[in-house]
Amino acid sequence: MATPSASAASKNAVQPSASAKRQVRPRSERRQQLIDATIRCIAERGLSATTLQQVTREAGLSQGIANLHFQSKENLLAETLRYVTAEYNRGLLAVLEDRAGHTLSSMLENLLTFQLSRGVTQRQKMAVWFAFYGEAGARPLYQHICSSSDRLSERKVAALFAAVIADGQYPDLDARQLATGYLALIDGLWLGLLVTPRELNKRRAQEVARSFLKQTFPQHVS
Amino acid sequence: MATPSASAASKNAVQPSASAKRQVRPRSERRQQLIDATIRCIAERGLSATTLQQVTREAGLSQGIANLHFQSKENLLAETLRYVTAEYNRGLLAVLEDRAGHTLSSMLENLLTFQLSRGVTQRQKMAVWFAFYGEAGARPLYQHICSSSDRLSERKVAALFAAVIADGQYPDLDARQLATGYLALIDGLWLGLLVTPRELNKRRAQEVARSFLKQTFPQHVS
DNA sequence: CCACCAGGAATGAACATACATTCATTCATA
DNA sequence: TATGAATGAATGTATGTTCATTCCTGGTGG
Repeated sequence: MATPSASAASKNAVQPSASAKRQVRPRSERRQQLIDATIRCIAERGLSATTLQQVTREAGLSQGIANLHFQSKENLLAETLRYVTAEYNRGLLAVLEDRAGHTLSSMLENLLTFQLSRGVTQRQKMAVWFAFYGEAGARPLYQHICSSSDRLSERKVAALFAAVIADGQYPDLDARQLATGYLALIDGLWLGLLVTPRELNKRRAQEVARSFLKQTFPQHVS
Repeated sequence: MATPSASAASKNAVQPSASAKRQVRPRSERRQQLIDATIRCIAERGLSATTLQQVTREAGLSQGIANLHFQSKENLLAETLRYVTAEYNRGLLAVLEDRAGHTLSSMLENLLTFQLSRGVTQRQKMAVWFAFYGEAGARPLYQHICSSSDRLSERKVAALFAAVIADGQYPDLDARQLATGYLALIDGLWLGLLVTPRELNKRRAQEVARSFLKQTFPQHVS
């Protein structure tokens, strides 16, 4: 993926044996480093088993550094959710707002391809996403972050669908309702990829999502 | 809902002031009482904030009782997930296997109605469901319980869809793929009901799901 | 160009708290 | 009265947070 976190996450533990010299780095870099470590911890151990000790060890830093840069664990977790959410939204907007040289057909295809791309569907990201969704029912802050993101997606996808409906002169189609359904379908497929990877792989998920679009917009999806 | 837990969950805290006399009750009853309390705790505070102290207090019982009947907290949580899952599957099978006096049309309608019924979509149940789903990525046991349940649903729904496809002579429809898509859609709608209740209510979720079925099986869904 | 210094980033031991689990004791019931 | 379900105080461990200390770094004066 074209995200900074993906590359940063791949390798960051300090030198195995050497007694990693103390380094001074800019605040923003340290924050990102800790967020990346948090993502890895949540993916590997789950949200409820993620401790600051594990996060800081994973980042190759000292115990107290998380509180230094994020004040509290709660805040680090919220910022991690914000980061993952923002990263996804950035990708989604890039796909949906780049209308230059794209037909409505190809935009639908790009949307689907992005949402089931390697970067978005990697276990790490999905695990974090759903870990927070699972707690969102009881945590107003998580709920707020997640629902803001959902609203944005829905608005943007509905706008694309509205354009497709106008272009194809489909009768009786409600763009907002279709967007709700399509995005729910994608959420459900992500959940399936995470929880039942044996039963559902990325290719099959794409087929399922494409069938939905094809059935809905037969003139625009092959 | 016709579930024992629903009624048991509604009222169970011991008398507010009186020093609730010690009572001896059968093992199965105590276990259910603790599972119900666990469900309420998870819904109210989230999985990661649920402690045995809160569960036992919610149940109106003493500290050590959870370990007495479930050996460990981990086991209590797993049994709670199993219970919620089994309860849902029981309801689903009741709908899908009662073919007497039902047309395929009405069975599709019953399926949809059940999946978005009050009992299934009450916040308590959905919160528990997704709390465990969120952790499932990192916990093999949770993953196993969830995926077993998913497989069962998918098999049963695919069987119904296959019958509908045969009956309607729909061309080129793949029952298994449609079942995957429909169930993913339902999962996504549940998630929406839980996380963005402001944006998505039960009625709208039903409309969305019905549109999917109508589009897929136009002869069988009005 | 170098030596030195002040600021603050980073550390990690120490602390208080919260938690799951244990078990000696109590007491309802058969 | 004997049994074992239920209790709740006690225990040890794990965890988030604090903060005195360390030492890297960029700027200043010689």
